[in-house]
Amino acid sequence: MSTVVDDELWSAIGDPIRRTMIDLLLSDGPGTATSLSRQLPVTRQAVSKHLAVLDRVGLIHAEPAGRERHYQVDEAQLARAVAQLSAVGSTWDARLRRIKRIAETVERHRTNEGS
Amino acid sequence: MSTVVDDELWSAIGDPIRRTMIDLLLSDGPGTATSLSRQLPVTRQAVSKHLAVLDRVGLIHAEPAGRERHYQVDEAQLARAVAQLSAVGSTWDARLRRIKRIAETVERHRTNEGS
DNA sequence: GTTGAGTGCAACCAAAGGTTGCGAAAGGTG
DNA sequence: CACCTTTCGCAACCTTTGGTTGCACTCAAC
Repeated sequence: MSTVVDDELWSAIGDPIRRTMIDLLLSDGPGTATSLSRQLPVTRQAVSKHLAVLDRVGLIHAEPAGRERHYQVDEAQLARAVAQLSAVGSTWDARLRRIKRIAETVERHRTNEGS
Repeated sequence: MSTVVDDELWSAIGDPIRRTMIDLLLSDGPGTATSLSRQLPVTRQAVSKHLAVLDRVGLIHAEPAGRERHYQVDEAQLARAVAQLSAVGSTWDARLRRIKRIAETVERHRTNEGS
């Protein structure tokens, strides 16, 4: 059975620019498209598109303030995303461990019978 | 400071089809482009391209067998990828926790002084 | 009012994921 | 051997996505 994950959430945090944006919003607090673009290697418009994607999947939400739009991380949603990350990680981890154990078992059998 | 991760590894496992492919290779053992495409909603050629991507970043490696090419997961590399996943997850988790703690502290102050 | 910073929208470009079509190599069978 | 089937790789093409430039709009401040 394949791992059950929300593909939209995954693809949202799969992009390196978007991951950095989340990092920035977490470490520096709420920011705007312009303020984020100053710390990123892409234009404001590109940042704006990424913000739209993150907003659409609910990882961040905007708060209009005068002529600016302040974006900030939705903690509950990010927590959900982190949970999915670690879920996939631990699934693979468990399978790797199982494969290793089987390999060792086979090795043991081979050694015993090969004498 | 932004989280330090190998962007190539991330984008490799960021694709839902590629994640499923890794799942299949882990659960069913080595497979070919054709055998994988039978269990996936895309054509053999698409699977072949994904296999090339995963091969390029080292998550899997091919073993020619007659007219077939058997692909299997490189356990060490996948373990590295899993480590990076959990690293990002725990970084965000820690920041969420810190934000929550600060929020609670502020709340405590507000309540005390607001009496 | 005029000026300037911040935004949104539209057009355009390049890369990535996906498809179809075809030709080549390896295995099975008459 | 000849034939047929399976698997594969390559090339052409389409669509989506990330990125850019250019322009018009809004709101705050002078």
